[in-house]
Amino acid sequence: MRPEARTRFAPSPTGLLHVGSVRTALFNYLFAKKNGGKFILRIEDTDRIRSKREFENGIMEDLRWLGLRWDEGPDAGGEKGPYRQSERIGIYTDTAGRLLENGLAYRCYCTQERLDALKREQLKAGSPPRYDGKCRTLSEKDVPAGVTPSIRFRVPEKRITFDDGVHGTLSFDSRLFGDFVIIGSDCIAAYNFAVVADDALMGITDIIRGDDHVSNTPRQILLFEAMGLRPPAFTHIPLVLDRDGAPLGKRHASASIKGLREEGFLPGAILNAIARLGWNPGEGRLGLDEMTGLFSVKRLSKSPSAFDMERLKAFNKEELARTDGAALLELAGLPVERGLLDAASAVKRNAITMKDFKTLITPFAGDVEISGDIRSMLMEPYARKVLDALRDSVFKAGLLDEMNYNEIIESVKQATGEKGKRLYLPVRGALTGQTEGIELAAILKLLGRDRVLKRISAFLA
RNA sequence: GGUCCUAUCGUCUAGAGGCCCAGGACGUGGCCCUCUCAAGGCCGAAACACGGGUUCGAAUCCCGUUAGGACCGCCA
Repeated sequence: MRPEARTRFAPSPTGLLHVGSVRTALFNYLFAKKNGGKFILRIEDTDRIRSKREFENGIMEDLRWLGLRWDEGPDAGGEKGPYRQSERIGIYTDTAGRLLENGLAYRCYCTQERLDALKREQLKAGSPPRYDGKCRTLSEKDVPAGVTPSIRFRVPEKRITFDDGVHGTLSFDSRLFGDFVIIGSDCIAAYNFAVVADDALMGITDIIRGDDHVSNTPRQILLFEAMGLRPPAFTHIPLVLDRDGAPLGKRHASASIKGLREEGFLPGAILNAIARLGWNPGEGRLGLDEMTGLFSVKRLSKSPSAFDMERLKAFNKEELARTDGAALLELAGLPVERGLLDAASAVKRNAITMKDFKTLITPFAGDVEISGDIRSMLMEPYARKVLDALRDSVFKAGLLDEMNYNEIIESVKQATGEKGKRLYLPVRGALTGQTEGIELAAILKLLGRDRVLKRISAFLA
């Protein structure tokens, strides 16, 4: 029987979570859920200088906000913890120690200077830069005193072939890379080593990660083999690019989840936009559970894709339209009241982001503030005439509803002789303080007779 | 420099040798509707990187070229 699927998302807390990493997280999450397995969050904070706890918290907050819940992680706990690499240093040392005992790794006393010089020469000679194995056969008596060694993995010469979930069979020659460091002279585990030790010990069965790790994979497979373990299944997904075709990095603030949230994008929309980068689950908005049902590595694309803001906007518009008024009011931090509920439902179709929604609902949520531009427009004689006529008309009308909106506007038209923008804009401006928004008939109705009269009067007084 | 990956409309993609003079979605242009912004309706422009093979037949398979990218660290 196939063991329970275990996938992991392993960000380093050195910046904000961006759409590229979220896609990786999403696919790992979907794969785990699809196969009834566990999704694990592991924090790769071995880089003490760049790693910050606030970034770690931010990443978890973003993940939770998006609805990507992990089964095991730094806060959630789990049997295979700890889930922060900084708390697993002993594990790496032990693992490396075992490799050392078996002769699968050795201590290297080479200085940084020698290594740098070696690399320079090799590059100059046009050969691939790699360690020459100087300390491979160092005998006890040749060990220099007072030097803290690094530990290098003794790379066996062989061809490494593995089956990648999206790329198919991939093959590498281990002679292309020299004996690489697994524990630095600062006693900190190197990336490739820590990852393998963790994936092995955490029982990760399937690794889904970016294409940029393809060339790390043969090294990692060698490490798994050295530990006497069967490597997990690897799936490398193409990188996400920005509009200019450059890989999406941490510098792109606009592509950070935090940034998108602040811009007023909803989790469902972001998830849908991201899911379609290299995956085609068909048209239409999908929930996480639906995505889970549809997910298949076989449907993943081989070529890189670009994150498209316009697409996100389209999804967000759809998301807003399908979210009910009460939920939107809550999101906007507004009281869920009857009057506002109707306004929320009326207004949401006109909004792309929550920012828009907040702007559009403002006229119904409290007193309007009239900006200078609109104020001066309202001071024009024609505008005052229109407002004056509107006040009379509304005053005479009973309740305001869509049936008598036409009559009211018609009578204002008659009384003033104005039409088009000169007729409608003063009305919209005085009632909402805005020059665009939902249709006027709805505005009159939602505002109600009293508020309409009050707002007009404020200008005529 | 070496190894490896990738290549269909502006973008995301459908396409597993004939169903494709390439389909959909977002965006975009025009028209209708209209007080505005949207929404909605209708119509349109828009792509198989290039060159060679293989085949009766190629977007699809093979090779090369070009272009982009990743990796080659005591960074992750």
